[in-house]
Amino acid sequence: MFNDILEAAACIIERDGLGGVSTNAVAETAGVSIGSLYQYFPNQIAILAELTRRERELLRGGISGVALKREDASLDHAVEDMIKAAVVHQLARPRLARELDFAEASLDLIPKTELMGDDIISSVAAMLRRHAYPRADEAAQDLVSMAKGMIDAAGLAGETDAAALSARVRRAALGYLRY
Amino acid sequence: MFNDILEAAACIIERDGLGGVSTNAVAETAGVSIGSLYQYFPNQIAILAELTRRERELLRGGISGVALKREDASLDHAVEDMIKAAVVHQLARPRLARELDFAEASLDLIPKTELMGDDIISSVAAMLRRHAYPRADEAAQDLVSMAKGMIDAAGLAGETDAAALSARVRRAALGYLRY
DNA sequence: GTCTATACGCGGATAGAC
DNA sequence: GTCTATCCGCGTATAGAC
Repeated sequence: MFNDILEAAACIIERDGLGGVSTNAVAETAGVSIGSLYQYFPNQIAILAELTRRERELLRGGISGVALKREDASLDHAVEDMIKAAVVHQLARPRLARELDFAEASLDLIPKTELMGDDIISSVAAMLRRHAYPRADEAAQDLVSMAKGMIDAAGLAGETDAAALSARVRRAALGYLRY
Repeated sequence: MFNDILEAAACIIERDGLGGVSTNAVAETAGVSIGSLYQYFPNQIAILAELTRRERELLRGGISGVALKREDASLDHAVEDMIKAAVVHQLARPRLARELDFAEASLDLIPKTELMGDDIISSVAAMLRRHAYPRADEAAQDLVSMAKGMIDAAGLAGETDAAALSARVRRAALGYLRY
């Protein structure tokens, strides 16, 4: 039920964007009444916040999983693996990912202490530091934002070839790090 | 008057994001009544569309101006100059740029034939082709999206040093092209 | 716990006076 | 051409029956 509501919101976002997310639409899509919806979530924002939290957790898990599995990997391989994880995740539901990113940044309704984006950047920064890369925090922000930009645009354009896209993001990322 | 309304909308977006843009708020901020507003714009969308068109025109002008002025420049220099133009433009009003980008992509309310984003990508692609760079269209999309991603994130984080940011975007772009 | 019905406010848009 | 006043629909949220 709880999950049905979240998935309904996700589907609406994929079809109509954030603007289509009304409590009525979510309830109807989820197959429950508006009254029931409010027994699971105190308000509309809470739905978006929880959805964002879950999606971000998936991405964060994939990325830090890669980082932990191969602590001995070279910097290039670590970056490559992280990019692959990000591409696969983001291409799975491109519009959803894009709209939620925007929601998080614009409607700052997710507790600031728990900012998800920072979490992922921190993982990347930690990886860079492990390889003694200078200015790790700055570089991590740049890597994440360039990758996000490229992947969002590719998803919006309808690209589906994760391998090809990963390779291109890799060129930008490794080029940035080496230059 | 026309311009007052557009500037009012821009200010509201900078302060409250797209969600704060109501016709009432725009009219009040512009110092006109709601009735007068509707003599200049047929509806709310038209305001956002025209604002987007103007902002995009500024960026497009800066970028293609650079491209035309120095047709003899090397690929690296051409890319560098375009990046500088983009960074300067986007850092001038970071949140406005970011929100309008999202509005254009999500609320597809700007005539599809006149898609502004494609226009800029085409300029970049033409420049790449002039230098015989392979897969120019794909590369142009990647360059624009990685730059947009990095600049948006930097603007959101409050960065203001255009030179430093340009240098970092340049690393990613040239790294991508050379790799 | 789930429903229906409804109160309430806000925002888009128009009418019509001046 | 600019204003005020207003209509109308939509969306949030709650009340209260079952």
